[in-house]
Amino acid sequence: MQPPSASPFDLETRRLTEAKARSEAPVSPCAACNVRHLTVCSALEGPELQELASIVHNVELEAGQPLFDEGEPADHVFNVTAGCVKVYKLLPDGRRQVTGFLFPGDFLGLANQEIYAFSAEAVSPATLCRFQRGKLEGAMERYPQLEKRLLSVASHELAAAQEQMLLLGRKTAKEKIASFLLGLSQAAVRRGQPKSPIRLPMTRSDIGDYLGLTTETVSRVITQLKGDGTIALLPNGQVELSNPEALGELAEGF
Amino acid sequence: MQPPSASPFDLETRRLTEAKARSEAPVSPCAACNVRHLTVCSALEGPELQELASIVHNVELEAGQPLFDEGEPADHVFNVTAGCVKVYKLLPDGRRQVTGFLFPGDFLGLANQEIYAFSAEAVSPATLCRFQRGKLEGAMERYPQLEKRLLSVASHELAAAQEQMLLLGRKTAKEKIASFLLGLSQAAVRRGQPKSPIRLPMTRSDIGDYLGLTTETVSRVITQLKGDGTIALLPNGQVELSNPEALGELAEGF
DNA sequence: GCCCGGCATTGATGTAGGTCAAGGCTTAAA
DNA sequence: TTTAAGCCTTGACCTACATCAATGCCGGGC
Repeated sequence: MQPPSASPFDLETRRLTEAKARSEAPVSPCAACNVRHLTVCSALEGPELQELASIVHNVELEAGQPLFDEGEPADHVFNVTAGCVKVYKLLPDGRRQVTGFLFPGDFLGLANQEIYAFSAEAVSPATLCRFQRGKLEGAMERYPQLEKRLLSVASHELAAAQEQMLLLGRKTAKEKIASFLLGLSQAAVRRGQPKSPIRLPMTRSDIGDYLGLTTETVSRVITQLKGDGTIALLPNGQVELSNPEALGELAEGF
Repeated sequence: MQPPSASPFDLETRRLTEAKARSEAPVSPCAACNVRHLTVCSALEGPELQELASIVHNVELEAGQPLFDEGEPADHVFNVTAGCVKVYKLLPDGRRQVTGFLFPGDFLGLANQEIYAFSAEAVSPATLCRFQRGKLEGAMERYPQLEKRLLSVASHELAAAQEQMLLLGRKTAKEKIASFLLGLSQAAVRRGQPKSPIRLPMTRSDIGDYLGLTTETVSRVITQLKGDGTIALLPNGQVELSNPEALGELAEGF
């Protein structure tokens, strides 16, 4: 329940350290949470928040570390508080579809089935708040505004999922990449970061698996957009959206 | 709030007639609803159900008739009670992604934004229950089990959306068609219908727009599966799943 | 029963993006 | 500073599916 969404990525290490320090302190962590305003937790205040804090556990993941796998008993739900987590499904032969990248403030584990319908793994070093599903459900029982908030989150995710289906089914590679970059930029803005440059903590292969493309195609299209002057690649995997208007038109398929 | 999910399609006309008759009767329609056990409405009983009935309106659509368009104010939510409705998004140049086909019992309009994020249109003659969003929200306020039920519906839809992303992003044309046919069959079973033969009330073009394929490819793959002996085409747009096991293996990508 | 319009099928051909195969960077450890 | 391990990029080639173009079929109106 700790770290900030804050500024670019060079601060990541410092933030993780701060997170650790804070999680060892006995004070109610949720009240001090830097991303609470972005999360479902913002539905609660004061003593209710205190109660929420009493059932939360902190989880820290290194880059590449799995959080859970599809098919496991879905005992917990999570809130990302720092870093980036990817969520994906696999076919038996290894083909992979990344269904989302999660950033600080994002809720993870919505799916009131007994088992997880997807796998989750850290893309960059990440921290999350973990709740036992049953305890959270108990809290929802007592605080309907929490349930309402969760329904709102689910609705938005559903709308995003439909947008992604449009992308996967009907957009060209170039349109997909443009949509992806703009989407990351908009998500960054929601977290209070600048809309450009954005960070790409995930690999080309992750991006490809998110957009229904191969690594090579992702790479080629990025090179092409760079050639266009639409984007520029900066060190540390940052991308400057030099011409967001052009990117927008591309994304919408004009 | 009327007609049944019932048997194949030759009964459609009769059912629509029954629906009309019933909607003119003054008795609480919800209590008599044949698909209530499939819907969010099943969360309510007795007087609560009566209250629900007092805010519901019946909508009848002919095949091809639009229910609402993306971007319109989202004033209502719906429950499909008979027939088939498709939900889709468009790109400016007309490319279309069908994000779902809805059957009796399915809820439509989840998306607590002010405007619809997608369009909806009848595929076959259809009837729906219409609720004013505000009134339903009021009912949710009073009956938390209704909200809980809606959250459950949203969670399941989210899981289905992720499955569809896997399909769109990573499956071959043959795998897509196999998954689609099996999915329709499973949906029919949920409605108490036989798992085979299934009805395809939608056109090849609708199917293509749902699976990220063209009409021609859909047609070719269906011809191929027919040649395989995996399926058989019956009159009236019915499809017999002659070899569901083979279809299942195809769908999972083995 | 015949005609018509929309859908479905089938064939020929084109192409976006996949596959295979080298290199080239970048980061990090030694 | 060198080395190594992953990524990323680039090029040559290939293929699944799209596109373009007839033709066939079926159900509804007359």
